[in-house]
Amino acid sequence: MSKKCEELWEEMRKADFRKEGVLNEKNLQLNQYLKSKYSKEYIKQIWINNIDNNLSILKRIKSEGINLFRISSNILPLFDFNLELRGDDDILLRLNDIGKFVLSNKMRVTSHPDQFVVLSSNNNEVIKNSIKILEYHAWVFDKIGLPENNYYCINIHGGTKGNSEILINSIEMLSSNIRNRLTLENDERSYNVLELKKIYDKVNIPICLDSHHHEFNSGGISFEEALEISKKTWGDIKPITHLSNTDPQFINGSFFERRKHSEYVHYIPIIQAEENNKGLIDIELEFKMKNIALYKAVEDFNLKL
DNA sequence: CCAAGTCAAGGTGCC
DNA sequence: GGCACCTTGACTTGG
Repeated sequence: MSKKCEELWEEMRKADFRKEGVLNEKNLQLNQYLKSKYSKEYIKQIWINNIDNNLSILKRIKSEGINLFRISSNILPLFDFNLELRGDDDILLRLNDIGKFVLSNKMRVTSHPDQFVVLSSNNNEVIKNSIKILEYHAWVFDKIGLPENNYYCINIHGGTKGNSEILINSIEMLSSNIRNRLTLENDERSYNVLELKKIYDKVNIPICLDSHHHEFNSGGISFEEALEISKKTWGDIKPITHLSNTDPQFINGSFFERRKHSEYVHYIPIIQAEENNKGLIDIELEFKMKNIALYKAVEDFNLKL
């Protein structure tokens, strides 16, 4: 590892690193909330802390030459239960500060709502809740001031296997501030790129190609073919691809072991690196060492940011 | 104080 | 049928 990575890693290990607000997002728990353990003011302070924290991370990575950032889904915990805070100027102005910074610095912000978003569920209540979670993400993007397009995407998975029809119906019900930002990512089990392409043909949702997932669920096509197909679904917007690796110690391991993300980048499909370096696609890294993994990949693979 | 357990939420498939 | 996994963990509880 290079000196720069060593230094950053050392910095991350320092106890006072957390206090600098770099990785200091706070969470709230529903059962604690229901037991009235949190005052309104406390929740507001958590929201403010998290917004400021996301902005400080944005400023930091910008100074390090990184322009792409996945904003935390946890930025406003217990969003559903705090309607009145959504009109609070202290919250709204801070969200807008993020937008001003992102847009003036030409950064790209995305989000990845968690696994509970299943628009293709057999259970209608699950779909309703999924839409609620998406509305929350879109609300945050709206208040930040991000335009309604896939450059600032809200990325989810297809959900329940074989339920493309339900997925399409749910997507058609979405409000435009969600739908115009939505992307669908191929996964290891339920929806591969070919299946997502069929959904794209119906409802025009771009495909976010994950090279690691494609290894598990390729539908019989090569990564190069999958990349060609997914790129064409993005129109004028620069496509986003995901990169993660199996940890080398688990190369011959069980499915679960192989699926786990490694700490650092060990390999990148050649075409993915080439197209990234030509500025044709973006790569979002999903590695345990996060931005440190990125700096190391820049050195190891001559990756351009 | 530290380690382990828990957390609102779904779906999957290995074991 | 239980469990881990997905996720840029954080907090609470038990010892």
